[in-house]
Amino acid sequence: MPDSPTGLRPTPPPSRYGSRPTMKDVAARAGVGLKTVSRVVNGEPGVTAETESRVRSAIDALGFRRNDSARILRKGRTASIGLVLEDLADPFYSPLSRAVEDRARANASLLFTGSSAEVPEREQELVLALCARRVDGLVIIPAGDDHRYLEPELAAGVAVVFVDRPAGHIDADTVLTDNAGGSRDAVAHLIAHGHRRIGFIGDQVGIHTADERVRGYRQAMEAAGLPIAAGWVSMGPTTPERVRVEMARMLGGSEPVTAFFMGNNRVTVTAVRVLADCPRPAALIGFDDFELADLLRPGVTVVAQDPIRLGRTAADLLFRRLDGADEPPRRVELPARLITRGSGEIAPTVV
Amino acid sequence: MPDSPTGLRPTPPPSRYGSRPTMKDVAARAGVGLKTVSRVVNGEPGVTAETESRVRSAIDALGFRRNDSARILRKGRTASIGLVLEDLADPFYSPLSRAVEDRARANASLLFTGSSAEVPEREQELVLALCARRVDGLVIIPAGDDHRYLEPELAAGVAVVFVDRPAGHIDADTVLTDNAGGSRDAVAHLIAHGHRRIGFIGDQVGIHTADERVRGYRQAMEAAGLPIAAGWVSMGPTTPERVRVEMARMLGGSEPVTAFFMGNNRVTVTAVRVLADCPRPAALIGFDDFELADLLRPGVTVVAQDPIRLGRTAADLLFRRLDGADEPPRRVELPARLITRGSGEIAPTVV
DNA sequence: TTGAAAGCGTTACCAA
DNA sequence: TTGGTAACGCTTTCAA
Repeated sequence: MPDSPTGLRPTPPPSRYGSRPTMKDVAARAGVGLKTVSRVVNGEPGVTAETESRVRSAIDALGFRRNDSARILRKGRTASIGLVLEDLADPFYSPLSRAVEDRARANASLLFTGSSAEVPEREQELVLALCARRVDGLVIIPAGDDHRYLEPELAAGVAVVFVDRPAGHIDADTVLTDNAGGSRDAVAHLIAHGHRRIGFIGDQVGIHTADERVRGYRQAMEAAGLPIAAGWVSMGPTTPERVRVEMARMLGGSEPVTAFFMGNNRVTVTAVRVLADCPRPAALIGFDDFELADLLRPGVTVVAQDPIRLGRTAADLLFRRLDGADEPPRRVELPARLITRGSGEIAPTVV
Repeated sequence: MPDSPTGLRPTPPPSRYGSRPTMKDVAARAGVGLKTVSRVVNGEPGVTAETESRVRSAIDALGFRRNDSARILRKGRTASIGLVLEDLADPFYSPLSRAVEDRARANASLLFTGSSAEVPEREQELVLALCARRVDGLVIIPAGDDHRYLEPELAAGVAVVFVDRPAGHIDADTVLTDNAGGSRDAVAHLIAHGHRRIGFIGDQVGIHTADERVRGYRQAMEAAGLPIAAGWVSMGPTTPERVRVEMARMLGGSEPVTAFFMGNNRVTVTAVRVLADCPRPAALIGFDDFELADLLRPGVTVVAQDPIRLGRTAADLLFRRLDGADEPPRRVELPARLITRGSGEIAPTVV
């Protein structure tokens, strides 16, 4: 087409969004009724083979794809679920995501994922956006500690499962790791290897997993009748800098620790670096397994969670609800497992 | 409520899916028109403060949430994009996913994710399911090599960007790493350190990245005027068993290799294990960085891709198209970077 | 400032 | 075996 008559906008920008063909278009082209097309598209019975093939040709010729927004609007169920976690890129959560995804797939559902970055407002924003999309269910690794905003969704029948940390002020299915138990096992293991002065470095107070892990540490020390000196427990941001400072402090002084129990794998990795440069060997156990822990020298003993099982269990609970299970909310606690590799079996150095 | 009069089903199972309130319900409760509710919900101007507060009270009382399926059906755009990759849990892809997610967020879009497990049929199934959901765009790490099935979507204006591997039989934006270049650099680095007999173990022939990486290996050897013996290149499944066998073979015989260049990080990790038990030290460089590579002794020299940048670039191309950019498809190639850590700087052992 | 009515593309229901 | 017609819950358009 030549220049426009007005001479103003030479050519109107070509409409990028070529409108898609609808069932109506297919019906017109195939010379059948709209409902017949719907039947073919959805594999419903009651269509002659001949009619069906006419419809299929029209579908292919036009490149028709059913518009699921309209379908969802009509049917109610969206066949999609949402997963909100702290960080998609965190190696601990990615197997969990994958497990949830596998279950979603098995249940013919699509999966929305989103990272809250530990910011409660972002969690809520994401969750509500997913609710507006009318996801059938939600798997949430909570960043916030008040989930009352979900009450309308629960009332409307949206299935919600919390993972890794409990929900706040709301009664819903929850899948947790036995953090305290795992920590008890780890610390008891160090004690069994002769350690009496054991340091703990964990995440910020207030984070559920962090709190539970110190709790397990204290329980194990107490059960063994061991005192805990003031400086042996350190909670705070898990930056390498802080961890280095705290380790140096605990390794110095008149009552140096001979072993460390670390509250998460970020801290553990920093600890490995510190101990590599440390003249006096100290034992080390970390909470959470990490890749290549067995390749290091010594191998790093850890208390491992099972992120795949965590995700699978959560998704199973979710789909059980979606299948109509009408039981009170459950709280499932999965065990953590001690994996010995060497670093946790180092005997205390006599001072 | 007491037993039902019939005595049959004591209480009908409570309808799990309490129908949600709609704008109509809110309007009725607030005593205003439907459109006024819509205005308030969407922050449109032209509503008295007093009317607005009446509407807001009704919204809160009813727990109303806008139904985005209906909204999408009317508006056309879904404000969501899809990401289809090989495996959500693969540590290489999770930072890429996160980068795409960040960009989606910045563009007020939600993200669907799905794993193809390298199965072309599954890729197509996932992609088409996402298209039925009318995602605005797709980021695809292809499993298959024929993407003509996407023609109707491209025609309809769906933005599609391929990452990590090229699309098949279709012209679309693509973001790749310079695999051949990175491999050339790695092998040249080994040659510069005195190696003449260098083995390569890579993934299956036919996988684009695998092919490109052997190509780079051959180019570097050729550029240095070095012959490549028949047994020095091995392509196939990257199972630990095969890698062990092939390494043993290359390290034995009359012309043993003195260095290895590994085609991906799975192979590299196996190689680290093998070399740890190997009396004669061999140099090692791996394609793809991996966590803790610097903590091993020696640290593992690698050619690193930048998965975050890969994801970010792809998402940026995507949203640029969605913002109306009307340019021919681009092919962006990002550099790979050699990171020296020790294992690649070991001198050849004289035989 | 407000609201009534039409329509988005599908499925449900019923009639032919 | 087929195909109207009325929803689904919202946004758009236009009139009050």
